[in-house]
Amino acid sequence: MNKIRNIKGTKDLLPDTTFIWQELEEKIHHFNQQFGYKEIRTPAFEESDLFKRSVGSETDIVNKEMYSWIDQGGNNLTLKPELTAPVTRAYIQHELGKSNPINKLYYIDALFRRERPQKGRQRQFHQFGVEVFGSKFPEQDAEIIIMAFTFLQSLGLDDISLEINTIGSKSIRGAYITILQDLLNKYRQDFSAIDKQRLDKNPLRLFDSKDLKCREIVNETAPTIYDYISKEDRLHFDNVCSILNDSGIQYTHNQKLVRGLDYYTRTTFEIKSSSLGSQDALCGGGRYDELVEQLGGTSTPAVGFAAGIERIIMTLENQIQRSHKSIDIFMILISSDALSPGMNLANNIRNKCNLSVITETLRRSMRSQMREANRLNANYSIIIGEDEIKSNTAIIKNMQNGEQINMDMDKIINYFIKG
RNA sequence: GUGACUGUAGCUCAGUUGGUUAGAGCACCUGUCUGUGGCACAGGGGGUCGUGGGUUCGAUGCCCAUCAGUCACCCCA
Repeated sequence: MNKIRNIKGTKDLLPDTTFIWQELEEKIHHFNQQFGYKEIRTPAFEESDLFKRSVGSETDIVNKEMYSWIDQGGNNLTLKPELTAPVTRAYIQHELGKSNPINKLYYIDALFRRERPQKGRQRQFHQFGVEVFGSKFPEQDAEIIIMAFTFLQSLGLDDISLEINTIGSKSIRGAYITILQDLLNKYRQDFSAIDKQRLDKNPLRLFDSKDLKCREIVNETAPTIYDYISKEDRLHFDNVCSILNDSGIQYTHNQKLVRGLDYYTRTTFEIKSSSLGSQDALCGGGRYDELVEQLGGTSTPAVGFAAGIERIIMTLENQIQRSHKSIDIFMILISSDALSPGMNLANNIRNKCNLSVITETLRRSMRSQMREANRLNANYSIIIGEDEIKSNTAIIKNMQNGEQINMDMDKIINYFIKG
């Protein structure tokens, strides 16, 4: 019989790495609470239409990467490939805007995209992010950009860089794309097959083509979107920049920064790490002022970002030292008569002293149990064998200095309370 | 979806110009130590050399296919 394996592009997090996740998740909760953001959790799957209408039916995510299926009731469902759309859906559905003019939300969640796995890319992966509904003002853009950047900095990541851009409103972007296509069509024969596809489907991507010649043509002949956006858009962007300037955070205005999802308007940004390889974006986000209305809510400005947890952990990996977590007490039980008294004692210590206690369940030799206590880095071991049962005592051994004392059972709790 | 590279013990990897019982280090188990860890020493378990086919007297090694992994493209966190 062949063994069943995990699905391609998914990962088991084994006990020797989960502590990293736990620590990072705690930091994310703490950090967001410091900014007054509240956690939101949405279901693992949604109606497929939600993503078609928000992310964009022409995007790769929707076209070829979604895990979709028809369920037994005939509904077309999809495992969420991103989180802005579900959170926006929840915001609209529960009328969060009615009870509060501004909603500052954050999440930590698993996402699913059927892509070919590679470094920094999986089919199930995790993101944390924030979404803010209600403020159209540049200080809100700046707040979340500062949040994203300072959080990553606080983790000790040094090789990170922040790029920001503005892409105007959706209608302006549409007009700009048409201009771009008309202009660049003249050079079509000079483009590679991939870039020809881009020209038709997503000409903004031509700005960061891997093909040097293509990049050269585009850079020399094409105007950037900054030349086309409205006065208001430009003012908004300038205000975001000036707040960032005052905050002291280093950034670059990358006029070619493009985001792949349809719903973005005005501000977009990305944080990259140079230590990641080809998939170097740790965090991406921007403003999406038109999405709420587009999904059937009353027009509400919004802005948010998402950061890849696996990618963050990867960049962290060099500096993580496998902290050998210690336990407080290992309970060595030698005779079968010792099992019940030992387990009861262990429970008492857990409850009354708030210590971690592991009890032997393998009936190993004393020597093996001692080794186990040592391997687990126990501060103390408590030994109960036949002699101790007879005299209603236990041996308490300090594993650091090897000293041990014989103690009456009913005094042990007190001993550990005093600590 | 396309391309390149890689698959030998739980992990990291040697190895055979095709030759009979396939190795090391770490980890694990036991003993030296009859109820006491770390150190040391001695021993032990664990592999149909990814899977299937072909060539050959003989394949872990060569050929083909297949699966899996890794990295890159596309795209994205």
